[in-house]
Amino acid sequence: MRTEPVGYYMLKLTKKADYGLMALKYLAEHPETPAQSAKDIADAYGIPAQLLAKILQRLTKTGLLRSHAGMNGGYALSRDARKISAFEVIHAIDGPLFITSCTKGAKGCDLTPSCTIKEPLARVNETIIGVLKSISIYDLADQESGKAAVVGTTAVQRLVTLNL
Amino acid sequence: MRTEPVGYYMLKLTKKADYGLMALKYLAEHPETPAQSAKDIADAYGIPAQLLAKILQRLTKTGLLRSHAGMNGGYALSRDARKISAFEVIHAIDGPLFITSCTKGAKGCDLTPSCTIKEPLARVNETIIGVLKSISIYDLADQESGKAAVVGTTAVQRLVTLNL
DNA sequence: CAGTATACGACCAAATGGGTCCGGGATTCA
DNA sequence: TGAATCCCGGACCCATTTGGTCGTATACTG
Ligand code: FES
Ligand code: FES
Repeated sequence: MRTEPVGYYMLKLTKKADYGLMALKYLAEHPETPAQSAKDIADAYGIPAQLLAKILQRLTKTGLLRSHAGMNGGYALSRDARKISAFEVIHAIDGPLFITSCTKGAKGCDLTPSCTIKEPLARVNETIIGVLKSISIYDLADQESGKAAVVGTTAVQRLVTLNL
Repeated sequence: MRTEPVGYYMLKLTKKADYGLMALKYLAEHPETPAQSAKDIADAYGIPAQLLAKILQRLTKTGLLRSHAGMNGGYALSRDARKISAFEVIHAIDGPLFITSCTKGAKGCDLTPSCTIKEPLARVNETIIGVLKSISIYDLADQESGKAAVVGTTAVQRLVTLNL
């Protein structure tokens, strides 16, 4: 649990979701081109092409992307980058998220009745989802040189003020 | 990834952290007794005793609990339940949390330089941590019959209004 | 038809997580 | 002094989840 490699874990989104966000951001930053192939995007970031391909396929199936086979084909955002939230991306790739190990939706865990912690934590979960929903791909893409504070009226800005 | 078992995952805290929170809540609800043994708490919730033991040991090492060996020994909160945040508990058990798969603290992942997503997500992470910090063990414990709305000025209350 | 790209399922290896076992040390009480 | 409790902590195990590969089928372009 703490074998002293480094130490991070917890609340982390999967690498796949990370890759997905990176790809969407990339697409948002290249609106001029009609489509970008999976390989192009993968090469741009140095991530495994085949893996990214499957991720993009999933994003296509959920309607966030539109794909086009054949030469000069590839993927393109299905709508404005401002209208795609980080939540949608993560949800599409990693599935519905819930902060407690056991969900209440279906079967839950065996000791669900005795666990009284779950309920209040659900509220935390809602908050997190709300934050993720308030961030759009556009927000991730536009800050040019990493100067995050300049953004203006985007959700990222809202986040800072919200941060207690 | 979506083999259609049910679907939850993501952003979930580990069961160990869940157990830890449950135990702390339990202790907060029994202030009269000087100490509760690991086994007692484990039995109360039906969770594996040996596992909970190790969790409590860790919480002790980080200073959230005080332990006492020997007969009628056990664990007790080291300070007021109001002064112990959910964040501290989770952090103690699961280690430092970071939303991206790769931390920036130590080595990070190999493609850290090319990944531009990480930075904005770090802000989301800060927000989440803030929320977790604003919740105390006391908040988890006191709402008697699950009527969360009654709480008053606690952090849980704040959360609801905060939730956008 | 040749070439490029997506679609998708099977498969695999490593990491993580939940959980157990067991041999110590304290501490209390008879 | 010892027996009964109880904490401490490392070694280990197993199931699941991840990250990642491969191969093949399909679709589109020219
Ligand atoms: S809900 Fe399963 S342990 Fe809390
Ligand atoms: S930081 Fe490693 S992939 Fe984004």
